[in-house]
Amino acid sequence: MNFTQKVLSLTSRIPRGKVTTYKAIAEKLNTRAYRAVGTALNKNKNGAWQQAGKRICRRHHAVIPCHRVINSDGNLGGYAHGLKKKIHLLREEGIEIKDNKINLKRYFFKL
DNA sequence: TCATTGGCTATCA
DNA sequence: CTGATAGCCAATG
Repeated sequence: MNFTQKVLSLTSRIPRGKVTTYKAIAEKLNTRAYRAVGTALNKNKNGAWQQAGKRICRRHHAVIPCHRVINSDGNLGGYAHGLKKKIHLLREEGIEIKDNKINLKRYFFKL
C-alpha cells in the first residue's frame, strides 16, 4: 500500500458530519507530509471517485469523502471540484461554516 | 534515474 | 495579515 492509498483509506473512514485535517492524516501516517496528503486527495478526483461508477456518484455517495478534510486552523483548504461544492457538501452534513471556516473543536474527528 | 515543479499544507517571522 | 521557508509526494521532462 503506497502513501496515496493510505491517505484515501483513512479519509474514507471519516463519518458523516465530521471532519479531519491534513495534518492529522499526516501524523497518523507517522510523517509530516501534509502537502502530500492534499496531493493524494486531489488525485482521487480522477481515481476512485469516478471509477467507482456513475451509480454511486448519482446517489451523492462519494467513495472517498475528501470534502471532510480541511486545514488544521479551521480554514477549508481546497477542493478539486470547486470550493463551493465542498462548502455545500459539508453543510448538507450539518456542519456550520462561517467566513469559510469550520469550528474544529466541534466537528473534529480523531482518526 | 535524476532534476524540477507544483500542490486541497504547516509554521514561524 | 503577508511572506518565507520547511517539507513530502507525484507528475513531468
